[in-house]
Amino acid sequence: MPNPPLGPSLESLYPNFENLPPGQRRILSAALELFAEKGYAATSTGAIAKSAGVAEGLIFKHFRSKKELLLQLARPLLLEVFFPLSLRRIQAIMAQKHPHLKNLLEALLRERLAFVKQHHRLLRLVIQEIWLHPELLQSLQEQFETQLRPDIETQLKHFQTQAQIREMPFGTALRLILSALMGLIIPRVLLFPDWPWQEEAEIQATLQTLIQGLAPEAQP
Amino acid sequence: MPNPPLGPSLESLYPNFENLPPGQRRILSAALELFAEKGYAATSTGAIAKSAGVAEGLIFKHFRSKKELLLQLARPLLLEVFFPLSLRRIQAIMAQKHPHLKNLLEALLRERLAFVKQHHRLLRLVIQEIWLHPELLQSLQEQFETQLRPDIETQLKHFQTQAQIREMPFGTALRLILSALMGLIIPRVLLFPDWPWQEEAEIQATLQTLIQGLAPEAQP
Amino acid sequence: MPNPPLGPSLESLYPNFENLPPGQRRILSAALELFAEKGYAATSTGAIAKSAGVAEGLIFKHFRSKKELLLQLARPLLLEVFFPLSLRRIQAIMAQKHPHLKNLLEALLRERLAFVKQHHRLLRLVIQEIWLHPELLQSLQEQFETQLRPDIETQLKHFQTQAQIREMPFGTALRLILSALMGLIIPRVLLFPDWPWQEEAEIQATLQTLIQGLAPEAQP
Amino acid sequence: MPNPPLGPSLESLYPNFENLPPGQRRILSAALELFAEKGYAATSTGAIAKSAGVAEGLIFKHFRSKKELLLQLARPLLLEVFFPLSLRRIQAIMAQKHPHLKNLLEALLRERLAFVKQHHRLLRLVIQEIWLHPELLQSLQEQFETQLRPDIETQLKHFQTQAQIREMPFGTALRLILSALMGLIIPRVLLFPDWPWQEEAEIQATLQTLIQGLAPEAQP
DNA sequence: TATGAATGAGCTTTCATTCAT
DNA sequence: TATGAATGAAAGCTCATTCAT
Repeated sequence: MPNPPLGPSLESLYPNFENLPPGQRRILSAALELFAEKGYAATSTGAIAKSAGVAEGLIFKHFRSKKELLLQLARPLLLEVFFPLSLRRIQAIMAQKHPHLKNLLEALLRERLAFVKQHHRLLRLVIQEIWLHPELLQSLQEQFETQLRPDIETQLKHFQTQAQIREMPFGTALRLILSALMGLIIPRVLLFPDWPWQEEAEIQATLQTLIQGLAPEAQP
Repeated sequence: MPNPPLGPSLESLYPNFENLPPGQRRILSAALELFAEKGYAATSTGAIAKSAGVAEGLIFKHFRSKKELLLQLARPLLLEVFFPLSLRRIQAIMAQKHPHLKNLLEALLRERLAFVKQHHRLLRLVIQEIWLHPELLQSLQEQFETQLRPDIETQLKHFQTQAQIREMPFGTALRLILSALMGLIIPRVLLFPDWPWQEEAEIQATLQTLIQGLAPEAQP
Repeated sequence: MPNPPLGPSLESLYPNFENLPPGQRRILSAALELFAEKGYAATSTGAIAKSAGVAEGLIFKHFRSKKELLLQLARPLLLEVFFPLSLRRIQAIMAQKHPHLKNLLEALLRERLAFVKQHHRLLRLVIQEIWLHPELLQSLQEQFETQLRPDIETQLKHFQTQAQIREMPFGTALRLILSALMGLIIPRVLLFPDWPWQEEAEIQATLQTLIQGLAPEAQP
Repeated sequence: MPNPPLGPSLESLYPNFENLPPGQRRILSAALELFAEKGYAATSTGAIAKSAGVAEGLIFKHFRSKKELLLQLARPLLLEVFFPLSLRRIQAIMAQKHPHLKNLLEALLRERLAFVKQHHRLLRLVIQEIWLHPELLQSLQEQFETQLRPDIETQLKHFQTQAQIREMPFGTALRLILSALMGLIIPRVLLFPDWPWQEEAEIQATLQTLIQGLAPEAQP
């Protein structure tokens, strides 16, 4: 029983989701499911209404258009959750003094893995659509530059002065770290969630590889 | 002058592309362009026909349906090129005796980077659509298991006996290597092709990180 | 003034026709008119919508496909009306004790003639399409075998014992009777409705010919 | 073994069918088959070409349009065969002196039955399309009035003077005779060709019924 | 005689959206 | 809040027909 089930999403994203009219709630849930499964463009409002068990017209009473429905699903994830909310957790990690680089990376990896597991449907949806709406990609990037980059840069420089990371440009180090983390998260949660993953072992292997890899070259 | 232009694609993928009727050629090119830019579902056959400068009906004379057109674009990449064709080059790499793991990984990385640069439009298309057509993902996986895995496994075991890779399951090692390679290729070619990349430096940093990371733990 | 006008149809066939949404009613009427006039395959949904004064899309909201529209027109005639409904009238005829074969045949002929006059458009449609959709022909035949044949057989045997019908297989007698009846109804209503028919005289001639024809051979 | 197979058609209708170019022959055969099976409007030229094994363009080299192809199939049946040709056989029957009405009717019935068996596909086609092209119906009627009616009328009057047919309008007598003949031919050949017909018995029953039925009323 | 690429109009169907109730 | 009839544009696709070879 290696894989605990991946959790739901909307209830924890919309602060007042429980208070919404039932029709609206069912529409949001159905749309999330269908968008994530078949893509935005290939999902018709008729299919959403049928799957939600409501009349098609109701969708347009609550959301002015189909696109608006998509954005109301994606926006909380991108703007409010991806950053201000989950940021709180990441910033908490970043604010701590970590005795060793491994402590920082492990905290980061576990936090992101948990986050992605919880919101995997929404993430599938966002990842699918982000290719087609470059402005989303750019806003994501801007948010990152202003909100997260400074803290991360501080931390990395700290570990560089401690000789836990060898001399390299900040962007390169960041790319190497993100590759390693994403290289675990994406196949684990989004591509092959049904494999019998030895999750703890993969986490440890990933961390050790990253730490050894970033370390200064061994002096012979 | 950091970024040489990314090359074309179809001419080199379809062995007899030049011999196809001109209408079919233009349809394939236009569809590739539009699918990659706006996604399969959001691209109408009318738009393809207009962009190709042919009558819409001609699309359905050559390809029985819009879906069939997508598959005829993706299949060569996935089945004939991803593996049997580019495999020739990878297998050549694998067949060699590499004095050090770094030689193998460097050859691999450079080969894949060149390949992706050449076929970047098709790859965008395939990556976008693979989420929505799980049969593509599965066929990709099967091809890999039967065609590539054995050779790679042999090579990795060889370097494990040489103590260049520490003790770990094959799947884990593979995942770590692919993460690092993809972590360079994907942002470089598909996400941010217009950045001023220091490509050579990134290649070297990636390789060194990977080699150090996979090496056995240093004995204190 | 030999020919009274032939009556309408749908209102009396669909029990709740009046309660259907107006759009659906108008589509059914227009489709019946056009299918009967030009044939199913040669009638476009665009023409139906235009003639009904509704948007073309509405056809597919109410009937899932053009074929479904045809079947919803033909089915009530074939299954509910041809048999269970008009059957009530035929079974009433069959249930009576008729002093002479002529009384039975005359009642049958007048009933069927009236029925066909009322539903002549639908019948044209069904006769046209029945050649092309053999499942309709078969379902008609099955209904007949189970619902009508037994009663008819009883009646005919009764008149055979009374020496009003000579010795012959049941199927043969039935065929001869139906030929004679249809030989009046079809040209009168469907082929040449505009001729100056002497209807009453034709009815009497048909009946007498049939009765004489079925009688036992005169003994010299 | 009640049902001998129903024979082919085109070879015996087109005097020079064997001399036509092979492409044209195969197109005619395939079109006859498909038109008879699915109807004219529901059969595409693409389907005809495929079934004939020729290029679609060839159809339009030999026949200027799809409609022209239909007419070239139907016209020989209607104009050259229905009348000048099979008429020769009917006129031969009519020209003879028949000792008894039964001899005339039997000759007629057997001749028509054989004719319909041979050309059943073409007849299905003509019957299907005649509803939709009223000019065909009318031309058929005109041909009948001018070419056949006089001879038939002469014969019937002859048998009326001989007291084998009772006093009735010519049109009525004709209708009764045709009903009886068609009431055997249509179900036997066109509707239920696969039933286990006792053909000879049905022919005799039909003839006797008709003769008795047309005879003057028995004097009590 | 025969091919098959190419056309453009028209087909059935789907879609997001509106509106009276 | 919720329904469902109705809309009109556009979708994917089929069709008969033309034309260069």
